[in-house]
Amino acid sequence: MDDPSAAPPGTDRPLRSDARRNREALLAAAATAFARDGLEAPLESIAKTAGLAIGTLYRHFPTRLDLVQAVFENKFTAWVAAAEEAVAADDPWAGFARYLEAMCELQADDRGMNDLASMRLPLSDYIDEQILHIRELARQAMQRAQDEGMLRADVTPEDLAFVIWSHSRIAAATRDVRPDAWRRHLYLLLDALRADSAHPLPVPALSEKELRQAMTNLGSGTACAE
Amino acid sequence: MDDPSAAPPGTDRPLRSDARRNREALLAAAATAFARDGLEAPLESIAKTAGLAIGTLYRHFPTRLDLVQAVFENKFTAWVAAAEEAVAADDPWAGFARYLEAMCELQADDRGMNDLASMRLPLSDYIDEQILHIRELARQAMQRAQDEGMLRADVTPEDLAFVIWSHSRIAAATRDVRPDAWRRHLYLLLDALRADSAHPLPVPALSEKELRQAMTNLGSGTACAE
DNA sequence: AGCAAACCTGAGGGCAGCCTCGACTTGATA
DNA sequence: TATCAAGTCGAGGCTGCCCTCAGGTTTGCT
Repeated sequence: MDDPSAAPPGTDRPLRSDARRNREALLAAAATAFARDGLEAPLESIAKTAGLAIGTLYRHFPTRLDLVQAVFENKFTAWVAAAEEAVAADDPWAGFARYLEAMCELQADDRGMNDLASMRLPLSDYIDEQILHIRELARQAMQRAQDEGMLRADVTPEDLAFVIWSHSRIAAATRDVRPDAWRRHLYLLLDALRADSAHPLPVPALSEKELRQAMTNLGSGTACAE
Repeated sequence: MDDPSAAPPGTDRPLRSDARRNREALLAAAATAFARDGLEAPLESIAKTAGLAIGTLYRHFPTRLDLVQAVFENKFTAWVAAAEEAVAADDPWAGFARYLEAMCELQADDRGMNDLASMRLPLSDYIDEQILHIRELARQAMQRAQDEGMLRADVTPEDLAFVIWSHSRIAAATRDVRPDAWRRHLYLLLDALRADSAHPLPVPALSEKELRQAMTNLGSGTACAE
């Protein structure tokens, strides 16, 4: 899974053994907490869960965002993989639909992932790259499904934000009651996206810029320094 | 001797003039704050906006819920009216669709209304009645549209929660960027609800009980005594 | 004018979460 | 084994919000 040796070249000297152990404990506790409570889970309770003092958490992760970053750094691979499958699928529509379902699964299982997907946070370049990559793949998957005539022609990649946002709320509401209820909503939405059910839409899609702004607005609850 | 304003037990005696004025100021400030920031807007800032001390707010409205109740008591009439129009419409599908749009409009204009619609709060009997009334009307409107064959047969009144929930997040995200962007999502969803675009749904609708629970879960952020 | 009840005020005590900092431990290295 | 930088600890200050209450003010009434 994770390489215990320091990842970035040059910058960091190796951690002391106890420090490395503690760092792992913090990451594990944070992963659990973020998954259950979202990215705003109290840091003090994360430290306590890890059996450490709050000061230690801050030593390892000076800001909440540093911790978020470290926890989710490697969790994007599944998302990228899903997007790659979509583009590679024989059946473009099926590939696209399967991609949306996989994406929603990732978010349904992890409130933190959900938060991450629905709002723009100032994260590491590495994660930003992955997100850009995912976007490009999704764009291609949509294009293929549109060329084939299955996906309605009047939706744009920015409209995928609707899927993410609506899923985020529905998953939050139903998680404890019927963990798979969101699938019903997603399948409804898929019916809406089929070309043969298309009726004119009343307003144009969000522009890329508007989308970015919208995601930033959502994130105003969480910290965002820098 | 017998003044009609003399306090009969059970009903509250009339407010002193300054108290009535202050009460109005509080309601106005609260309406603005709830609309802009949702039901969790800080009470202290509401009092300050009204030009009053926090203690005065608490005198008039001992709990946040009392204030919420008073602010929204009469704002449900528009919602009820929209539902009634739906049932009375000549064209059942058009009536139903128009109802959803009106409902979303109400929520898009007021974050507080949005919160109220998407989570179950312990409010006054009067409001509860109105909500029940709305539900019954919505059920009828759906039934009519289904009988007519326009609304797909496999959706239930509980599925309307999906509309509310997804709208709530999308409206929140786009409010400041493109206040009408939610219309695009709603029209997509309407396409999903048309009978002629129906494909099988993977999981059954929420039961009434599950729905109630789900709305309660969402509300855990806000206070809910009793 | 004088009075009592109704009303208003805002300082203050709680609580939860954030974050810092100086005193204390501990692992690695010579 | 001695040394000390690296690491850990947690009390405590800060903020924002909640809510209360003792004391001062206003209103309506006679």
